[in-house]
Amino acid sequence: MSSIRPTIKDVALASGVTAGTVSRALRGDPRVIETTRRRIMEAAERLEYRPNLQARALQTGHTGALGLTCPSGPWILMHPYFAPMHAGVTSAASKDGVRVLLYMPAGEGKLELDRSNLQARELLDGRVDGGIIYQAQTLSPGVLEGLQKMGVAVVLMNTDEEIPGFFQVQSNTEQRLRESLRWAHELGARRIGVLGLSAGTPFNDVAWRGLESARLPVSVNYRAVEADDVYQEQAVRAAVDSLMEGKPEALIFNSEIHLGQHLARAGQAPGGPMLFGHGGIHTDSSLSYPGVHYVETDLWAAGVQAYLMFKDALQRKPPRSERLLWSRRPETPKG
Amino acid sequence: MSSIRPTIKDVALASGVTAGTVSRALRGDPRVIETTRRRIMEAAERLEYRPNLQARALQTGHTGALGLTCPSGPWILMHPYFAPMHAGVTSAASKDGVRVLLYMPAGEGKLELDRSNLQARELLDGRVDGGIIYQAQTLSPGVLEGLQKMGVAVVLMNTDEEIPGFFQVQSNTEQRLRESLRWAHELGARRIGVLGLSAGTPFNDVAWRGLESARLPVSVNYRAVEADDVYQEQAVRAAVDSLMEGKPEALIFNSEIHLGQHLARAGQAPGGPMLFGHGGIHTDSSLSYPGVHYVETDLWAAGVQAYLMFKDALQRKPPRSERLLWSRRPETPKG
DNA sequence: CTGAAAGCGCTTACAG
DNA sequence: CTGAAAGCGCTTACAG
Repeated sequence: MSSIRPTIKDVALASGVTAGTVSRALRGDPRVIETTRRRIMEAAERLEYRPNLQARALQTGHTGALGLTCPSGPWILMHPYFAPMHAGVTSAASKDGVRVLLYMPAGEGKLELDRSNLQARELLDGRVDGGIIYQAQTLSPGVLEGLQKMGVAVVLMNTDEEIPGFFQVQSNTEQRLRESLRWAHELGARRIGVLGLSAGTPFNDVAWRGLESARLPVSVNYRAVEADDVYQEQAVRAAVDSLMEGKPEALIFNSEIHLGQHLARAGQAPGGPMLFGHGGIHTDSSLSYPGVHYVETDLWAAGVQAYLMFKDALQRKPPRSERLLWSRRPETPKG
Repeated sequence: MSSIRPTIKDVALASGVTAGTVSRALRGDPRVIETTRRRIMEAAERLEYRPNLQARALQTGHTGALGLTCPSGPWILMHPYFAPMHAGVTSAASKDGVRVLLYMPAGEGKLELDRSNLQARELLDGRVDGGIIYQAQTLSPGVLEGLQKMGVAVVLMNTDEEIPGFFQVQSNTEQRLRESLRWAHELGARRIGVLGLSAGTPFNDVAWRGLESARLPVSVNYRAVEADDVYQEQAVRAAVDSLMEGKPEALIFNSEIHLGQHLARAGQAPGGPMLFGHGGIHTDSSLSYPGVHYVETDLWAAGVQAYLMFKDALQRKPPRSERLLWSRRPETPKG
């Protein structure tokens, strides 16, 4: 299906030169003389010529694009924790003229490991120079090594455990949980409920490790809600109710998604527990609840960092791993 | 820079046939006989061959990708109103094996018209079969027509005003404002404050039209915050304060972004006004404030719809325009 | 300073 | 049923 779009040949014809010269002129090769250069530019403008970047990539071997892939579905695009990361990646990439291609599975909800692995291998489709992979801990190591071997630049995003040999932006799950517990303790809480929402990653193990490492004389009641249940209103409600039965003085939760109404109910009742959540700076303050103490992370910055690592990976610099940073944001008064 | 990745030639060599046959086998052409087909498949698997989709696209003329473009910056990717639309588009596209390429400007904040126009023209770079364009009302008509003329399928997303001759998913701004006012009136409010946050689009005009069309015996105090100020905490705070001075019985706002804390302050005080916001169904209930009445829109569904229109546009069906639907979601109790 | 030619990795009539 | 060839729209040594 030949389209109406002018090609480099059309421009060549219109300006009485050959395609090679047009190419050189367009790319700013100093060898083409000013007068022909101008002639070519005018023709290109008149014809509204735009170079076909696929064809160019086929020749040059780099596409100027990176893939963003996540095994667990397009919902991640609207997730208040992840969306700012994507925005950060995309913003940083745009500044270099690099485009972002989304490799999202068609599936709606839960993680399917086989599909995840296939998904990641799509980064080999030649449309991108590499990619940033979320939830890489769910992929088999062979797949990741395979990608590297095939020459795609890969950055692992938000992994809980370190995967040696790769660029990665590591999550601060462990730190955040420890910090939340410390903060609650500082404010006087001794009976503390923790609600952990896992999205198919080994979140709960890591979270628990964080809590233990605080080594504080408090009684902790941990309730996990597993990936498959996250989307079930019932399961979340039951977990919150069960925690509340212990009459906690503080309630720590790792995600306000799917939790909002329950937390509002639990926390805003007079004499209810203090609430500790894990916000993101760039999710904007309006997305946080008044009355919640946030241990927050600059997620946009994390995205920018991932992109910078991607550039390093392209240049085959030695891989490195950096952990996200958190900070405390005191509760906003309720009334 | 030749990479390590095997090409169709390598597979051909390894299975003792020619590239053409490999191509046919891989694409499932029934003319290749079962035994050679199997031989080819095995070789492909063994070499971990993946077809180069750019090269394929160069031949076939379609890329299996669509561009998502927005003139006003990557922040839209994390915006609770738009993010679910992107997710919907991406989800629907994924089911067809169609990938989404993000064309976001590098700019941080405000809309620059010239750049917007350039931005849209990037859909001509040959990497996509067409695109979905947000905030198309900020583009010059010539640009849109140019895209069409060049054979790219275009869908306009969330325009306030109809642009004839194009596929478009129209915003329901006008309806939402009218509905909010009616709802407030039904619940007994007679003194009503309205805060309009415009993101560089002619939002305020449309919103005002919606309010007027309700034709209700209420006194409306409208305060606009313009695009440039949206990111300024000060401007928003001042606007809210100014509205509150009128002692409104209801407060209508079109976006809770940048507003959260101010609204919490205004609305949750005892005897404060009723609050009416414009939520999105798939932004998840946790993103909404307790105590707010929402006139909500299924934004994910809007994204899916945009993708379906994109398919129609590809097939050159006659363009059509559909308006988003809203529904009422009663307030969630605060305590 | 510019042209002619080869090639990037595919697909697809056209022969045989 | 498969091979040989041309071509998609570019780029880039290599000549001249």
